Amino acid sequence: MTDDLNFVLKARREKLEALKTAGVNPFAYSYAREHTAAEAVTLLPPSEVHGEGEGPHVAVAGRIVAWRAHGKTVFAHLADSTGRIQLYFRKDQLGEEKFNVLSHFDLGDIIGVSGPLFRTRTGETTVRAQSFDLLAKSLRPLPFGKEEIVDGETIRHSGFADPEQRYRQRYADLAVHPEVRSIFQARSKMITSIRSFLDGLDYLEVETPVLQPLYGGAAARPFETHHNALDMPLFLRIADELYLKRLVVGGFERVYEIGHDFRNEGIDRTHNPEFTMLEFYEAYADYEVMMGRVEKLLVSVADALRAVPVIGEKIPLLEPPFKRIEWVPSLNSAAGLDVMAQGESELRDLSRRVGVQHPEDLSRPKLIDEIFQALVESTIKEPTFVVDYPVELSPLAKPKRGNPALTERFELFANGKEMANAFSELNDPIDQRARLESQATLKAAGDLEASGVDEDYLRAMEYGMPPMGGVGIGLDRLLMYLTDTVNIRDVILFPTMRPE
RNA sequence: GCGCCCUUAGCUCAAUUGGUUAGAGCAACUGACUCUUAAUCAGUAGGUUCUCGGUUCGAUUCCGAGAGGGCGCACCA
Repeated sequence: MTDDLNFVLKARREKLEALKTAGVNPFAYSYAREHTAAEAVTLLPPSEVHGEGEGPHVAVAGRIVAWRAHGKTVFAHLADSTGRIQLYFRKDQLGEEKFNVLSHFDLGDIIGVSGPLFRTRTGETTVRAQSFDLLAKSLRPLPFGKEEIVDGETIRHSGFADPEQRYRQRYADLAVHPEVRSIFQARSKMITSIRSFLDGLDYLEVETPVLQPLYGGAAARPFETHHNALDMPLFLRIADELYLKRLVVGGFERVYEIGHDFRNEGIDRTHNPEFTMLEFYEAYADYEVMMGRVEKLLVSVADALRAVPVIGEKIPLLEPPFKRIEWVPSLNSAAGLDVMAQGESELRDLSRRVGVQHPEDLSRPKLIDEIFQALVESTIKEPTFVVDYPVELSPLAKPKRGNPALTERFELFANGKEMANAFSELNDPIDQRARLESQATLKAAGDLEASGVDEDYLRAMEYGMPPMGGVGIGLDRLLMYLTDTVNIRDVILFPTMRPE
């Protein structure tokens, strides 16, 4: 759509001028709304039948979403955040002057209406308009589809279907699609229930830097920016981890942060360059304790979302305890051989058999991980903890007690997707320095996802870092799982797009 | 990043093998209509067919390049 005024936009500007000429302010300052649409609908007693008197007086406000003019009467529907209610305007009740103002109203205008409720012949609760105010004139037509209800199912005709325009103009998408609003109401409920769960365990919510002089805590390419006054590069964080663990050193024994991480990577239906991450760390807990926390957290989130209209029906029933499988035995049993004992060439043969692309380009740890993804992860449907990862796949986790080839790490999978990643966190500064230095070597050799040595973080750890469990959960993906959504853009209000 | 597909009126979609003036529904505009609900009826108007270039007597259609988007694969959460 261009910004040039086409005939549709011109017609609305002309109505705007006509309203001003008639003494109507097309953009009001406020409205004394007394009822939401949903409240108003419940106020008319069911005993009130068509033709018998009138119910209580209401004052509602919202957007005009349907308009049916019949000469000297008009039926319309008004929608607000709670639902819709029908309006009825009569020329003989409003007078000619006020009734004529209605001819300058359009779908999309925001109005306030007051009058008594009554029931129409077809049984619908309706406001008999005694007075009405224009609150905001709509100068650009919203892409409303017409709706009809057949056998209880809403069928929408000629709606707003172009996915590109729906993402770019989310305001219009939300305005015409109540079910899209439901997704984001569910998102808000999810965040609230997470806070309430962790606060209830005496966790402290904190905010750590988004702009960081060094990035770390994950393997990813960062966004880089520059601070003018300091004349230095800064990176947008790829994870919260290292700052949260500094806080545990400082004596905050249970901390969490909900915030955006930024990764300079491709965009597809499960990746947005900025995404919402929950991380929480608990001193004196190990990964066993954290598994219990994750279980209870997810159950409480799912319960909270079940109360959201429409969306609630989709929420899967989560029944703890979740299944637990060990990484190495589950892989060996799926492959039918001892995978960790295989040589390079046997591993590459196995990779090809299970469908891994370009196994020749992959390092040994990466190969094994790919085989695991193909044979085990992708088959997991019910929420399942995979525990005890090989140390070569888990540079940030403490070695497993009694088996230093493994680490105390778990990931939670459901529907073949990773939902959470957690460790007994490494708190040995000497071991940590060695691991960071090997990362720095990889970075110097050109690995774009490797991080550098964070001396300040090591200093913090040297003061003494209590043992702790830590968990990271990607909240966009959690919401996708809970609401059965396949595209991450459908759970992010304003997903990253190229400029129009 | 690679492959396949899409882009036509404000919205949803048509248009035969490359052929006259690119059609329809909704929305808009004019008129009729005092219980309608995809309101109905009559009429009117609305187009740089994503952009640029090429082939052709003639391009929405065929070819090339570009832009934006969707899906799949790879990487990542």
